[in-house]
Amino acid sequence: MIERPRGTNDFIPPESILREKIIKLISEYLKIFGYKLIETPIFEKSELFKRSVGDTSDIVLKEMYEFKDKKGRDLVLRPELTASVVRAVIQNRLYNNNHLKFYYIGPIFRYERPQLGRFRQATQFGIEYLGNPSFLADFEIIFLTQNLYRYIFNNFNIKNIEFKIHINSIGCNNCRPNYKQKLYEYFVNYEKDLCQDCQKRLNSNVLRILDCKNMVCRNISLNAPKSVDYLCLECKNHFENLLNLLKMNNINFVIDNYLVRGLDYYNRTVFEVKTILDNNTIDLAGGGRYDYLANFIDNNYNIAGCGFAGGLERLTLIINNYNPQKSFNMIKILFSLISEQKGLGIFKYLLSTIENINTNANLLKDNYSFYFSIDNSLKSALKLANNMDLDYIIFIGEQEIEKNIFQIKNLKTGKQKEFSLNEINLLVKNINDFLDKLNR
RNA sequence: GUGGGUGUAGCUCAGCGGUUAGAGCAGUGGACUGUGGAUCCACGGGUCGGGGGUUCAAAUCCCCUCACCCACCCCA
Repeated sequence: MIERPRGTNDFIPPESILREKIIKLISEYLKIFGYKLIETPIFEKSELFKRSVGDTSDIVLKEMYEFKDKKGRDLVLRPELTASVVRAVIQNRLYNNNHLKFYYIGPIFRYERPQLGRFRQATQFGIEYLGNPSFLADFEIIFLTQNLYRYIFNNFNIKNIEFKIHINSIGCNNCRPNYKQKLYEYFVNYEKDLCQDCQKRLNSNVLRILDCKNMVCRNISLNAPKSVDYLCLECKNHFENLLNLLKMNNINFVIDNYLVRGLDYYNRTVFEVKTILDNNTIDLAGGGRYDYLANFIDNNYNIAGCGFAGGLERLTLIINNYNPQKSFNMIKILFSLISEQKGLGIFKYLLSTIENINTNANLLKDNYSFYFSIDNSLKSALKLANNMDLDYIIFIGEQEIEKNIFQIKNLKTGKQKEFSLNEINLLVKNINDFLDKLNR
């Protein structure tokens, strides 16, 4: 048996149907706020992520699927999408517009050990708002993050789910060096107590020590200098204005001084959306501002930006947990011919019905699904219908043809009603009326 | 990358050195030739994840490997 590679998934019904539905909800919601779909390649040049995500980040250091193509180009399966979007904006010369809004949904790849809600191929969705340096853009992103999740949860009748937005500001090129220096001076005193990873981070990426989950490092971090205390005036105003806007809109957030994010391109605002599942904290989404990202990719450009990215698999995990619905409310109807003779005459009813379904497809979609069978006995047709968990069976057999009728039976209630075969051409078009008459 | 757990029928699992590897559910056929879900009977179905080793004898013990689950790390 050849199995799928580690950390990948086959999405089969009903999971695939749930995903399809979520994707539809995401795109329809984001379009209302002016975000438009952007699609970028699944593989990019390695350099893109080394420059943007940062070559001291775990993602670039040990999680990228890197390969050379036949001409020896260094390529990588994308580990995230923000860098690609900014690259596309530069390459397609879209940067004169100050309100570039994009959303995306697609696979990302990270070489990690699989875990609950974590895979090597994952699906990430998110939005990017480019060209607007104002705190208003940060607000819009956080507002949309929260409300997109609300919109989706509401659609699945999930109420009262606890999700928390953690937020922090990590400053800009003016104030962050000073803050990093202060952090270094603080942590260097505890160098021997820090975990091995953090001892390396002390020189490579001191901010990330704050993010360490090791209890010793955490305790040391408790008294570490906080970035919000070292912000320059511009960053401070930006952050305070943002927080005020959030408060005025009743968006619940907690200021998290240890939130720094693992990707190097962030500045000022960083945030994460967390929820609780079985006493475990799950990160649903993360994002922030990345005004330097364009410059990392091409130093001729400075394009402000901010956005968020969420994981589709983690979202379905939550939805399945709170609302484990198996069916998606499609009314399933079996059209069955009951005949041992199988003379050609009987097929004309089946064929005209199929043709009618085809011409009324627009009317029927999202509400009905049709199945067809030819059975020797009504008993076996019913057995089939029962096994397939269908809602209705419409059947025509010798007896029906003799009496010039067809039968509709509600398999959930057992109710059955006969209709004139002369009406069979109206069956599909007026399916609602027929079912109403039966169920009345 | 580190640590723990698990791989036996389509599914859930039992068996943990000793006949020809089992159960429940699912499947197929029949009782039952036009009104389903029940019951009864019968039947089919397995490289015991893969490879190697120990042994008279391995699903069972040991080693390697692959995969899955969970946690750490990190992140979506």
